[in-house]
Amino acid sequence: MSPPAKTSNAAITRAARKLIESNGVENLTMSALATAVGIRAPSLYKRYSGRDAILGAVEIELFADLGARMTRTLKKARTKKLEATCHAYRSFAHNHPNSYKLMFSASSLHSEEAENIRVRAVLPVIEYLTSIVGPAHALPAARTFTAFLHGFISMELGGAFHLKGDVEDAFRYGVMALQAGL
Amino acid sequence: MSPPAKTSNAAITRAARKLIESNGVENLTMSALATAVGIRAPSLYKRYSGRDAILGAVEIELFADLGARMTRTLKKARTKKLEATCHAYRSFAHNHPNSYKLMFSASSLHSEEAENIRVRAVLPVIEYLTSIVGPAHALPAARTFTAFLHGFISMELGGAFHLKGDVEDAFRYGVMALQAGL
DNA sequence: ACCAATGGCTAACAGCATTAGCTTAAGGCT
DNA sequence: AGCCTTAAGCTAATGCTGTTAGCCATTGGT
Repeated sequence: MSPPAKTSNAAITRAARKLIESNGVENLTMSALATAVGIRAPSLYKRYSGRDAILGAVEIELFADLGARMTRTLKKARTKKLEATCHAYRSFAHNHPNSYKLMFSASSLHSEEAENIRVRAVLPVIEYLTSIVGPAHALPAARTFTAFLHGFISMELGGAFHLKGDVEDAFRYGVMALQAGL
Repeated sequence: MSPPAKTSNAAITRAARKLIESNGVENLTMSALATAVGIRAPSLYKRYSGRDAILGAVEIELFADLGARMTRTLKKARTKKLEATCHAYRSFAHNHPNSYKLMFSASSLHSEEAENIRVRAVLPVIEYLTSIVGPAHALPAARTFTAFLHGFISMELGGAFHLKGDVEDAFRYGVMALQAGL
């Protein structure tokens, strides 16, 4: 039906993730991405409707990865499950800071698929919290937890913690305080 | 020394804030901003070195406003000072959602002035927390609090709370839990 | 042997921030 | 008064975006 493809959707998102991670989302140009997969910029539009669609696809992959990682950690840890999950979340962000920024940037599309993936990422945590604070408070508790996590990390990555003092300590302190407060 | 100025730095940041609030940062163009103050785009460069510089100036104004508001609330409230401050923070974000996004966007410059303003905005909270958790824990406690606040609100504004359930409730729950945990 | 369709290409466009270089008008100085 | 420096505006042009239009080659099915 057609000449042999030089690239693929998967290769494109893979290259996009790499470029985003090294240069930041704002520096991901269609031209650079195309070159990275061995084609020219306009050919990208044969596979994705535009730059936003590519970022959306990357976002979905990232949320899936994060969700898998948290679920795995939550299951694996025998004790201090919540703490372990918090640290897994944070280390994910530290390992892919630029990707993490993308995941929570304003341009976050609201496709149904993205929504589902997001929900699926938090579901295990809600489930676990249910066993601790009960079903009535599980949702607000999860929100409090993820809010703290996201807030802490986004400020950390944004360099908002330039005040003296140990950031690691502050994180542990925050996790403890939250846990105690539930 | 020169012909009468058609505009001023203050008028520019004022117009920028208005445009950002109604259209979002990403839609603030030099051309639109120039038109809003009655000049042409290139003339903006006589006053600011570029778009980023303008955003930086706006950011500084915003942090100053937020800081003033929090300080005022903290002083005014007779009881439940911390809760009142949390709600003041959140209502600021709700009143200026697009501006709020700018304040914590990745492009946040790290000028010395911006840094100072940021610190000044949180200082009263740290001071107050010192009187509660003691000087040793005041900084991590403040970080935990601001992390929660920022995380909650940025997720809320980003539409990450599409799961059923009352968001107001979750916020109150979070504030309570944090307070209890300190 | 043909033919439809796919996936690539070049050329072109529109919108953006920014730069170069010119013009105008106030205000100080002789 | 007359000049001349200088700030603040302007138009025109540049270079970089994302995106669209339209063309061409290759393939797999008939």
